[in-house]
Amino acid sequence: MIRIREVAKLAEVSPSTVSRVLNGTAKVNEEKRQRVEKVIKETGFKPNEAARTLFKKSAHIIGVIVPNIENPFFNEMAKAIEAEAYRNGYRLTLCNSSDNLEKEKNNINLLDRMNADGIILLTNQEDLTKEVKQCKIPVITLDRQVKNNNEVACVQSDHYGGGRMAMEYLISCGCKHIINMQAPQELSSARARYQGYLDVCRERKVEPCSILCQYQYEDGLIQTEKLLQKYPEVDGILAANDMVAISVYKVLHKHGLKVPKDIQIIGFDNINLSSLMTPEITTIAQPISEMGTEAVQMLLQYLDGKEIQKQTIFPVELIVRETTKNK
Amino acid sequence: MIRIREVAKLAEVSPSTVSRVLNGTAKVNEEKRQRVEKVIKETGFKPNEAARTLFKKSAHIIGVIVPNIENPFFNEMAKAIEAEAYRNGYRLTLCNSSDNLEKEKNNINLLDRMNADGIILLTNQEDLTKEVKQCKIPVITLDRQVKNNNEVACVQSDHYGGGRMAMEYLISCGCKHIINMQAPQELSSARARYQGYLDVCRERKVEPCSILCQYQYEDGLIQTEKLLQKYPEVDGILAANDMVAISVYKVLHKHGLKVPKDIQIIGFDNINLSSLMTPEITTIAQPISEMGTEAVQMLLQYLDGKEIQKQTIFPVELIVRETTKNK
DNA sequence: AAATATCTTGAAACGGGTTTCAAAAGACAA
DNA sequence: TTGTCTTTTGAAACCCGTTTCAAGATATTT
Repeated sequence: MIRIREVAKLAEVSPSTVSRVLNGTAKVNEEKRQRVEKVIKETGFKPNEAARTLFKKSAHIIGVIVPNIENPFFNEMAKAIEAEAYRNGYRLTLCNSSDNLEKEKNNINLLDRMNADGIILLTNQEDLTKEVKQCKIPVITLDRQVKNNNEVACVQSDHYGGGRMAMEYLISCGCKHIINMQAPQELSSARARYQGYLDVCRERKVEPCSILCQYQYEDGLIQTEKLLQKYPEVDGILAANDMVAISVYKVLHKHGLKVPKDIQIIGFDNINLSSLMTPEITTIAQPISEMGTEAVQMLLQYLDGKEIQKQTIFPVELIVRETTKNK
Repeated sequence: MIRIREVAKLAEVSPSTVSRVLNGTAKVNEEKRQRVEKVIKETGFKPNEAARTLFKKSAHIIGVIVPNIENPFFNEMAKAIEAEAYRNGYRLTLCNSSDNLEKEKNNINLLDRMNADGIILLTNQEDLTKEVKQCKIPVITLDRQVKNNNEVACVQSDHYGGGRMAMEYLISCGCKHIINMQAPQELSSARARYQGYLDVCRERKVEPCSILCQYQYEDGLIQTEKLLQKYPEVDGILAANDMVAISVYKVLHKHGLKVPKDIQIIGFDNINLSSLMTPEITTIAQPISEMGTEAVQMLLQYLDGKEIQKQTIFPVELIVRETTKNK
C-alpha cells in the first residue's frame, strides 16, 4: 500500500504538505499542490482512515443500532438517518441487535471503541444506563427510551396520544368489542400507548381487554388466532403496529371475516407498506423520516457544542384508510 | 480517556503485558493477569479500535453495500449476512448507495480506506471494475454482477432458469396474454431473466410482450396502470419482483379485476412479505438467506488464504400460492 | 535598503495499541 | 553449584496521517 510518505517523496514535498493538500487545512503553493494532486491521481493513493481516526479521535461515523434490520419501520428510520448523515458528511455504521441485549451492549461498546462520533440507539427493552454512561461518545435514543433514565436524549412520538386516538377512533366507528394488542410493556413506547388506551377506556366506560403481542408479524399471526378463539365477539382490533395489522388482516381473511364490515382494524406507525396493502391499513402515523432526521441533527448540534433539548416528542396523526368504516 | 499505559501503570506491569492479557496472544503470569483484569474492570478501559486497526491493517469489519436499505429483499440479505458475520466474530458496516453511482463508488473507497476486511457488494448497474480493482481488499458481488467482469467473485441465483420457470408456469396456467415486466437491462440479473423469458416465448411460439419496470413498488404502481391501458386483454403478468407483484395486485384490485380469475400474477424473490400478503403471491424463490451466508463464507475463506470459486449460482424454485390458478 | 510582518514549509512529536527482540527469570540437568 | 534451555517480560519500534513549532521565504513598511 502506498503511504503518504511515498506520495510526498514522489511529489518532492513533505508529508505535511500532502496532508494539507488532502484536507485543505492550510495554503499550499499552487505548483506544489498540482504536483501532489498529480501523484495522488497517478498512484491512486487512499489515506488510511485508521491513522486519521487515531489522531483525530473521531471516525466521522454515526453508529445506528436497530433491534431488527428486517422491520420496515426501522428501515424507514435508517434510511432517513443515513440520508441526513450523508448530507452532513458523516458515514453510518448500522448495527443489528437482533432484539438481543448482549448484542446491543456489545454494539454500544464497539461503536465507542471505534471512535464513532455518536450513537443513535433504537433500543431494546432493558436498562442500558450503565453502557450508555460508560460511553465517551454521545448517545441519543430514538423511538424508545432507555429505561428509568431521562438523562439520555430521546426523540420519540406521542405514543400516549396515539393510543388514545386509535381507541377513540375505533369507538367512534361503532365498535363494541375492541381488543387491544398490547406490545411488551418493557418498551416505553408500548407503555405510553397502553396508558392512552386505558385512559380512554375509563373515560368511555369500556372494559379494557388486551392480549399481548410482539411487534413482529410472526407473532401477529399467532396472537390473532388466539384472539379469535378467546373473543369471538370481537369487532375492532387495535393492532400493535402496522406489520401486525397486516397479519391480523391475513388471519381474519382466512377465517372468512370481512374487514371492515365484520371487524375493523387500526395499525400504528404508517410504514409505507400500510398504504400499499390491499386493503390499505387505517393507522396512527408517526413522522418516521422526520424523527430520524431530527435525531441526526440533534447529535450534530451536540457535537457542535450546542445545547440540545433532552426530550423531543413528535405529534402523531390519524390516517383513515380502508380497514375501518370511514366516518 | 484511559489508555493502555495507565492500565499498565496501575497494574504495575508493562503495556505489552496488558495487550497480551487483552488478546490472549501469550502466556501471562496468573497473578499479573488478575491484577490487569481487575484494573480493566475497575477503570472500564476500552481499547481504541483505531490504534488496533492501524497496526493490524484490519478493522475486523465486513462492508456491505446495498442499493436501497428500504427494499425487503436487501434487508433479508443483510440480515443473513449480519448473522453469519457475527457468528464469525466480524462486524458489519452497512452502506446505502441509494441507487446512486457516485455514492456507491464513495462507499467502496471508504470501506477500503477504513481497512475493512472485505466488501459484499449488491451493486448498482454501472461498471465498477476500476473501483473494485483499486481496492486492496477483496470484493464479492451478491445478486448482481459487476458489468463486463467475471474476475470479481459473484454469488447469485439462476435468473435465467427463473425467468423460464415463471413464463412456463403462467403458460401452463392457461394464460393467453402474458405481459412481462422487464427490469432495467443494465442489471445482469434482469438481463438473464429476460433471456429466459424470451427463450420460452420462442419455444412456445408466443409473441414476446414486455414493459419496463424498476424494482421498486412505486414504479410498479405506475407501470401497471400503463400496462392495463395498453394491453386491456392481459391475463397474466410476470412481475419484476415480489414488491412489484404486490403493487400490481393493488392496481388490479382497484380496477375491479379479480386475481387469479381474470389475471394471474407471478413474482420473483420470495421475500417474507410475499406469503404475508392477502392473497399470497405465487413467486420464483431465490434462497435469499443462503446466498447471503454463502457470500460471507466465501469472503472468510478468501481471507483465510483458501482458493474460492469465482461464480456460485444458486437454484431457484417455483412457489405456487394464490395469485395463480393452482395447477 | 533595512526592518518588520506575514506566509509557506518541513522536521518531529503525537495518537494508542501490537509485536519484536533481547534480557531477565525460572526450570531442569549435569 | 554451574551451565543450558525455556518461559515470561518490558523497552522500543512500528502502524500512518495530523499538527505543532520554528525556520525559511516572501511581502510590506519605514
